[in-house]
Amino acid sequence: MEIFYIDEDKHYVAIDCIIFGFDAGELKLLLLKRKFEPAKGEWSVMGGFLKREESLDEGARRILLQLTGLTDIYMEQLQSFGDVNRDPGERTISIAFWALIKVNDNDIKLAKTHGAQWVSIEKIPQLIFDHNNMVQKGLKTLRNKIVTKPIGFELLPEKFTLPQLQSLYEAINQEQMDKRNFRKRILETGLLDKMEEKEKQSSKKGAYYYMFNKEKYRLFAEMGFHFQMKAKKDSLIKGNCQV
Amino acid sequence: MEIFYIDEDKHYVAIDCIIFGFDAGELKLLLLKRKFEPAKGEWSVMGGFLKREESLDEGARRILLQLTGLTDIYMEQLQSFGDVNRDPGERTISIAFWALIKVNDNDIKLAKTHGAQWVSIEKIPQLIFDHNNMVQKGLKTLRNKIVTKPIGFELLPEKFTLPQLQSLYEAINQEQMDKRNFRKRILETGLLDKMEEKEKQSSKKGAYYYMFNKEKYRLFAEMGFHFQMKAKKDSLIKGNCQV
DNA sequence: ACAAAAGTGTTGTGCGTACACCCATGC
DNA sequence: GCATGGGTGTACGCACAACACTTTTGT
Repeated sequence: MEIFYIDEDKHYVAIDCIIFGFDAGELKLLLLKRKFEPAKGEWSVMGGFLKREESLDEGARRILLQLTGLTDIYMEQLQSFGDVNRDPGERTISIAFWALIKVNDNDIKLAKTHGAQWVSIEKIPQLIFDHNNMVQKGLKTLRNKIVTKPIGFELLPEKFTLPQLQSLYEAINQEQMDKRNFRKRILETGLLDKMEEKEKQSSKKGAYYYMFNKEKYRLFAEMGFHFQMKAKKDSLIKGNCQV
Repeated sequence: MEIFYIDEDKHYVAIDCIIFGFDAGELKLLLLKRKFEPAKGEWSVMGGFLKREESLDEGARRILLQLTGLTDIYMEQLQSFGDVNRDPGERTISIAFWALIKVNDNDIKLAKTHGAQWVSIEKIPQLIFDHNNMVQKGLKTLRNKIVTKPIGFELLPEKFTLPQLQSLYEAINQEQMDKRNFRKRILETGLLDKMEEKEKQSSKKGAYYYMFNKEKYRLFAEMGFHFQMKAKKDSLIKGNCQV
C-alpha cells in the first residue's frame, strides 16, 4: 500500500467522549483531569488518539472501556472539531462522541483510577481546548435525540420508577412536567412493563418499579418515536444550565 | 512544535461534500467521475484531502469552490466516516459535509470542467467507497433539517413561486402535500414576501413570484422554526428514492 | 371554448395541556 | 395523626388535515 496519496498531509486524529450519566435527580458528565501535556491537570472530557488499525467507533469504544470498564455502552458520533489551533500542542482533529451510561452499573471503578468525576451539567467547569463546545453540542444533541428515540432508559438502572423517569426527562430538558400527563403518555406507548415490586427509599408509600419492554424499545429505535411535552406552565427550572 | 504527540499515529483526512440542488421539480445531487486512482473513472461525490493549515470548514469551502466557483454556499458538517478499509487505497478518514446550491446560480461552469453532473436522487448510481452511505445519511439529515430550519430557500433562486416551493418540499420528502394547506401554513409564517411579477413559463395563468424575507429567515434560523405537514392522504410519491 | 395550472375558506376532530384530590405508609 | 411523595381522570382548546370549486389566460 502507501502508494496513492503520498503528497497529502497527515493529521493527528483524536477521539473525545462526552459521557452522560444520571444520578440523584441530576444529569451529569464524566470529566477528568488531563494527565499529560499540554494542559496537564486541567479538566477535560475523556479522549485519546485514533490508532491506525481501528475504526472511529472502535476507537471510541476503546476509550470508553479504558475509562469505565464497560463494553456495552450506548454511543453515537457527535461531530468533528478541526480548527487549526484548537489543540495548542499540535494540530489535531477531534472526532467527538457522546455516550450514555448507567451510573450505578459498576460504580465505575476504573473511573476513579483515572481521576474521573461525575459533575452536574449545571456546574460544568472550564474545560480545555474546545471541550466546552463539545459538551454544549452533545447536550443539544441529547435533547433532540430523546424526542425521537427512547434513549432515556440507557441512563437508568434496569428497574426504575416513574418518578425517576420523569425526573430524568426534567433534568435533560431543564424544565418541569406535569405528573399526570407524563405518566399517561409514557405508559400509553407500551414501552413500560410494570413490576410488582416497589421502591421504598424515596417515599413512604413506595413507587412501583418498571422495566422497559425490549421489543418495543427496539421497534421504536428503528421505526421512530415521538415523545415531547411542553413544560409545565410557568416553570422552567431555575438556574439554567450554563456550559 | 511537534513536541507532544510523537508516538501517535497520523492519518489522511479527506473531506467529501454531498451537494444538493433542485431543478425541474427534482432533488438532485452533484456527482462526478473520479479522476485519480484508486477507483478512477467511477462515480463519487466531490472530495479532497484536508490540508495542514486549514480548518474542516475551510477545507469544505475550498472543495466546494473548486467544483462550483461559488463562495457563499449553505453548508453543514454531516458526519465522519472512518472504517479502516473504507478507502481501498490507504486508510483515510473522511469528514462529510452537505451543501445546498441554487442550481441556476451560474450554471456551475466549473462543474463541467470537472466532469460533474446533476443526478436525480431517485437515480443515484453505485458510488465509490462508502459514498452511497454518505448520501443516504445526507438525505436523512436534509429531511430532518428542513423541519426545523427554513433552508428550502437555499435551493431556490431568489424569486420563486409557491408551486415551485411546494414541489421542492415534495421532492425532499418524497410525498405530496395539499396545496391549500401548504400555502396557508407557509404564508402565515411571514417568511415570504409577495412580488408583483408573475412567472409565466409553467402555466398560462402565471404564478406570483415570492422572495423570502431575510430578517424573518435569520430569526427562524436562530430561534427555531417548525414546518412539517403530513402527506396527502394515500399519496406517497411513486418509486421511492433508492440510494 | 377548452385545457392547464393557480388560487382560495371552512369544518371537524384528535391530540395535548391544564388542572385538584385521594392514597399509602413511616414516623 | 400527620407529613411526604405516589397515584389517578376529565374537560377544553387549538392546530392540523380533509376537502371542491373558481379564476386566468394561451392556444
